Amino acid sequence: MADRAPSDSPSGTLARPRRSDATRAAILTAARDRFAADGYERATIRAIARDAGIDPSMVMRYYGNKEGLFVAATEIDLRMPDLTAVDRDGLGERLVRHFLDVWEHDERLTGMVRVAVTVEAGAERLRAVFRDQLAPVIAAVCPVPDEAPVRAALIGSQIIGMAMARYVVRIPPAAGLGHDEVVAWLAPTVQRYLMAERP
Amino acid sequence: MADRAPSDSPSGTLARPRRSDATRAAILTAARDRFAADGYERATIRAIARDAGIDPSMVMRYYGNKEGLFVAATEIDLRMPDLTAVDRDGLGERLVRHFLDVWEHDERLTGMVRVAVTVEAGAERLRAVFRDQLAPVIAAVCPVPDEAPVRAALIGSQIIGMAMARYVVRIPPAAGLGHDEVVAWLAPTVQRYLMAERP
DNA sequence: CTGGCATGTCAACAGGTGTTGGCCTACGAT
DNA sequence: ATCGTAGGCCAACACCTGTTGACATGCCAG
Repeated sequence: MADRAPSDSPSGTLARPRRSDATRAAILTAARDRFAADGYERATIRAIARDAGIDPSMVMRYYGNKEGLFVAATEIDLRMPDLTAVDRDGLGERLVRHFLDVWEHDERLTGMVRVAVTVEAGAERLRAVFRDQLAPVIAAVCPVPDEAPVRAALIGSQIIGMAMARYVVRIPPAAGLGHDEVVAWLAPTVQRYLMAERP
Repeated sequence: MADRAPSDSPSGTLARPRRSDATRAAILTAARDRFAADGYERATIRAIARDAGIDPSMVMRYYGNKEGLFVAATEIDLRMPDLTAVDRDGLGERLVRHFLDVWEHDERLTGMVRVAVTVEAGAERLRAVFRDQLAPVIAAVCPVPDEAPVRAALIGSQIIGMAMARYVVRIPPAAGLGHDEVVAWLAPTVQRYLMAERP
């Protein structure tokens, strides 16, 4: 029972900075790296603490338990662009290029996939990203907004599948493709999932 | 140093049946279930042994160590059909329907994906399936056989992505689709990855 | 200056892990 | 009938896990 009140944003809206913010940030950074690299089980609290240069018990103090740390460390922001300003025929390409870009600049995504497969809290995270970040953007440009969840799921399935092939499992032919090749192959798929009338 | 010689096929080519074949089979069955349900780390040898109704040390005796057990328990057979006998325009549908069927009748596939994401031996397994089972069948019907690995990787990315969405992460809109709907959406994609000329 | 509290360390707990070696049992070839 | 050996169980090892509580320290408000 120490400081349970301000457990949300590290440097949040109006909360004045705490003396421990640097430590909290170090923990989160280390946790992100470990979760992404090793998955949930193998990313031990001790290893994370060691990376952050502090004692394991600090992790417990600030994040309650391992799952709390995981939740705090893996807030995902897909940084979805505004698609309503994009040429209708270029949506597929725009989306694929965006995902390639995001994926290679934020190792959290690979970590999220790794964890989503293993532990329920991770799966829920991934479902939430689909529901709250991907689907709404799709709905904004989708001919029939009601179909947005299904279309988002289809698009997501192709994106996650390619991410698995390239970044997680590293299947050679997929990992070896250049950005433009991936875009050339996947863009028409995404475009169809987005715009084609329901088959 | 007990019986290291016949460590291969449980009831192999010409090896006479061993008295322990039933036990070995029980271990493998239990291991498959646990690996598929829990992933590599959470599937403990003790739990597998309990399911199989034997002592944990038997697992070690017969399969050396946990990774050996994993390798033995997760031999994947995609049961790929002969595509050369299929109508050229129906290849996409044939493939998607086949994968849906295989996936829902063999929980090992979900297990393999779960493990491939976590431990290197699992990833290698998945790569081998792509290389040895998927790519050759693709090569047999692909206009330019040299492109088979890339095309197989593309097809596999969409298949694995949909499997992730439906069976692993269980994203509601994807998991709720009927077989025919999945086929209707994915078949054109696979058909294009298979047949369309390189973009 | 001083007391309170956040920050941080240390050491330990209780439980679970993969793995090992010793021992008993009973089958099957001789 | 006998004896080697494969099959099986038991108990333990050494280690690692998440988690906890007691104790030191130093900042900052009063």
